[in-house]
Amino acid sequence: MSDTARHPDGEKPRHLNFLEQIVEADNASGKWGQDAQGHPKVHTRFPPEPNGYLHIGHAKSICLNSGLARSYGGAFNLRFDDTNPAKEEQEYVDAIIKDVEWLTGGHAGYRFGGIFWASSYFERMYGWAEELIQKGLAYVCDLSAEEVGKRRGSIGVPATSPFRDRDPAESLALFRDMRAGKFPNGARTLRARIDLASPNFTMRDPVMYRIIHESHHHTGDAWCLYPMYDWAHCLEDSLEGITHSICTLEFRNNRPLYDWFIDSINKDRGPGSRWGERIHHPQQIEFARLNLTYTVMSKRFLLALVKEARVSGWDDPRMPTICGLRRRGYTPASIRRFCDDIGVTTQESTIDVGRLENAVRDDLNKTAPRVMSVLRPLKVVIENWPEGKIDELDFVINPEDPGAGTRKVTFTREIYIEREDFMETPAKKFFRLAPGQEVRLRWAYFIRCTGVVKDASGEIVEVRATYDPETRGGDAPHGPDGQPLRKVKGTLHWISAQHAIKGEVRLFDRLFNAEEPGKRTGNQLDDLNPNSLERIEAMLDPVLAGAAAGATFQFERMGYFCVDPDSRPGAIVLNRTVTLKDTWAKVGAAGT
RNA sequence: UGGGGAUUGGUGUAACGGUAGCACGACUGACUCUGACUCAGUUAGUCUAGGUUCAAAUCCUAGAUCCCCAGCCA
Repeated sequence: MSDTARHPDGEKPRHLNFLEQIVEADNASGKWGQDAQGHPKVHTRFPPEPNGYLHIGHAKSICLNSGLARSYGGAFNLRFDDTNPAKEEQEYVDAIIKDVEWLTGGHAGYRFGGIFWASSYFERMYGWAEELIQKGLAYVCDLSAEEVGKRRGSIGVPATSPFRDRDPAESLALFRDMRAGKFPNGARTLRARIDLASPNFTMRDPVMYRIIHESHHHTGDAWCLYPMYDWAHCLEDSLEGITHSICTLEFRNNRPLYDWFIDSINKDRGPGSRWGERIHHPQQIEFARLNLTYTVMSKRFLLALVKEARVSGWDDPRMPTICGLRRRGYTPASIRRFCDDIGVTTQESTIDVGRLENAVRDDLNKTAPRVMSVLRPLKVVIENWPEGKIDELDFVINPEDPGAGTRKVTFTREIYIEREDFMETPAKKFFRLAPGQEVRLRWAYFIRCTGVVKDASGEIVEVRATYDPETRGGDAPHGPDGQPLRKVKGTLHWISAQHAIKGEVRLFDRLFNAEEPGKRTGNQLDDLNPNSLERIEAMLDPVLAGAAAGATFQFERMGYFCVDPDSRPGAIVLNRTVTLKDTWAKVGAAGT
């Protein structure tokens, strides 16, 4: 028997996680029967409520559920759990569809069951509710929300309702009146008749239906009676033939209720029963939701950030939303890989956000074309380079991908280098440019610094240097033995001053300063990083001029950047997805 | 105070009574026309206390810590 599985995107074998173990055991025992092709049935779903945008935590669930379908030849449904018209909007529906399709790669690799709505099952659910009333397992309760709260009981003290022994016929009539719109919001509820004394509060006669006179984004004004999560969810799963209903840990206490509802419908059902055949009973399984350091994942908090304009929108590249990550330059494959790497268990944990960043670095390193752009320019004048002379040099587009080939870059007398690549009095181990020191300009020439020009305030405004014509292409001259005659430690990126184009670059830092936002003061806003966005004007490689929104590049030595949709002809905007790893930054920080 | 869960290196995750392994990070070093990538090495762990057993992360007992539950939210 196999004890490994494949990464969704490829190669490395890996241990089975607890969900995969369950699926394999079920497949071995034939628990769920077979699909049309004769394979053991595996059917999962992702059931968001359309009351907000999807974030990286949802990505874990999407990858998990679609990944299981992919691994075991099963199917995967996207289903909107739209049971509360007061909170849900079409805008969210549209955004969620887009994000799920983007993340899963257009449903590649598994059978996409389709897009479903809980609200399209309302009639079926209603019928089952009447059945439960007639079986004596549900009753209409006239208590107000406030009264129910008061009568909920407490630990060791049972709840009470004067209506739980109401005659089923009366309940049924009342329930039909509720549906007919004869009562205002909150006047009555339908409650399951389970156990008012249960130590598990979710079993203390939970509400199944409440009255909400409000238009629904999907069903319009067809209903004023809306099902609660517990009643609705198990039925949605059942109707769709879901086998493994995977949800987060906080629903553990709800599992007995999930099972109770299905079992109650199945009570007295079977061949020849007046109620009909038994309905499908999926298995709910809980897993630990994703937590990330320096990140807040709650929908209402993210909504507040948007509403209070602390970010530019749901897709602000600093947001942990899927659309934010997309705009930031994250690829679907990198997010999938991340979700696969962190695993899935029933123990709560917090993942270092650095792992997400590593995932996108890994992916982009293999695919992103390289470009030389200078974020914070410092002019260098090559004193022995003739005025007006132009040289065209070969530039390797992606060393990780030989197939990407080369292109030309233009070298002239005046170039820009990164300000941080020059030190007048170099620190220890600083092997970039400094007076008297020689460096390589990538793919171009060796240059040696001959001096600096300062303005009245003493600020360095220009660096003077000479180049060595023998080093054209960036190679040191070789001796007769084939060995380079000299070596330079530093290689700098650069751009011809005359050819560079100016553009806006947006540099992002973490949205929060604290590893666990809100831990200190109880208010997550207190840990909001006021400097999470920096906009600068940079000197960019001219090839960027024609780049489309969403295109991703590596700025050599500086990081990965992605063209923002705010770009206009002649006014390009780039987002820094993530920096490259920077050992020197660490050395420098340690040295100060 | 009732019920339901969870505790393995810094972090995350394997082990399913039989050698505590892997990944990430950190640290060394090699390589390098990106201080990137890549490669090699080092680092460090079973919540505690008892018990069962030839043998315990795993089984038993007691305790500790953390999380969830008293919405007409999901």
